[in-house]
Amino acid sequence: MGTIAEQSTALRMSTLRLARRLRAERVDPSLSDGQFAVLGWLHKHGPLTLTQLAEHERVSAPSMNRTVNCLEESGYLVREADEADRRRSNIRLTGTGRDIVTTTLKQRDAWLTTRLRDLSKEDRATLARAAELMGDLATL
Amino acid sequence: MGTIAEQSTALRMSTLRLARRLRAERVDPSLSDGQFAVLGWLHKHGPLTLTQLAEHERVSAPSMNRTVNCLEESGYLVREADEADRRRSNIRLTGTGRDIVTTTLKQRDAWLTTRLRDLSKEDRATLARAAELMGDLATL
DNA sequence: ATAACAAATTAGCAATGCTAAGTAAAGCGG
DNA sequence: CCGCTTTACTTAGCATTGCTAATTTGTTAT
Repeated sequence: MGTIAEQSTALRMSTLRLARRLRAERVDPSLSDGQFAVLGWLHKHGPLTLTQLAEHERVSAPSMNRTVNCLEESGYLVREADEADRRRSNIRLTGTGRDIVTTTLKQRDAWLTTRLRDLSKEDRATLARAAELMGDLATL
Repeated sequence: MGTIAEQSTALRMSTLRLARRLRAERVDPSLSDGQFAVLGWLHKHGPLTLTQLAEHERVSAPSMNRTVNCLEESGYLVREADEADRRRSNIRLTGTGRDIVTTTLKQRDAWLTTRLRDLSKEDRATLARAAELMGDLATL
């Protein structure tokens, strides 16, 4: 099974490769991964400021600004001036934005789902447990 | 344990999150992720052609060409004309290239290694097996 | 009132993915 | 042997997405 260091390297490389594969497999070609992540987060947590979004996605404010601009032009979200602090704007999903999130979520993992179906029950269980462990690792 | 679709979503999110985390945790600033992956693969599998490298890393030939150019300029690898087929060149690590792989491998996953050390033997085994499965998924 | 700070934005750079098109070599049917 | 197709690699140029630096505008503290 190898040393812990070897396991690390193997896990790291597999994770990065699979991540690339998943990114390549996205359904809606008009919406990048980062863009969809923003819509999904807004859908789950309601209106947020630019800085809050940037912090959660671990990108710089200018990067997030560009992403939000793009999504605003596409009509998926709007900026609303914050009454309490007029430097800020609260970014909120439009109806169209909510729609795209709910419909995309269903199709999003179609590719991966068909792969998992081809695996044995045991292998699926391994991956399911690994997903939990990896989630924990990422939060640390 | 959930449906297969739920497992897909969970695995997908964990993979992408962990990938982001791993990328953020990179030690060596002089060598990008993609560049190091190429060196590591060559170290493990010996000389390969450009097309073979591109296929394994799932990038286009021109992308891999640029990466290889960069690594060649840095002196980490060389192109050797293939005697049997002179369209090809066999790409092989130099001594410096081998050195950077072996020394970097130790530090590269330091973050992940310390996390894995905190896990139980069973959880580590799960992740090790998952790494194999994920590698296979990515190649499909 | 004014200095310091904070949020959002704009401008511009770097890395890294791609496709399209070009070159050189190999393989093949006549 | 000749010309056509395919293959391997390369070059050129574009799109995306990350960044830092600097600007604008608004808030807060002295």
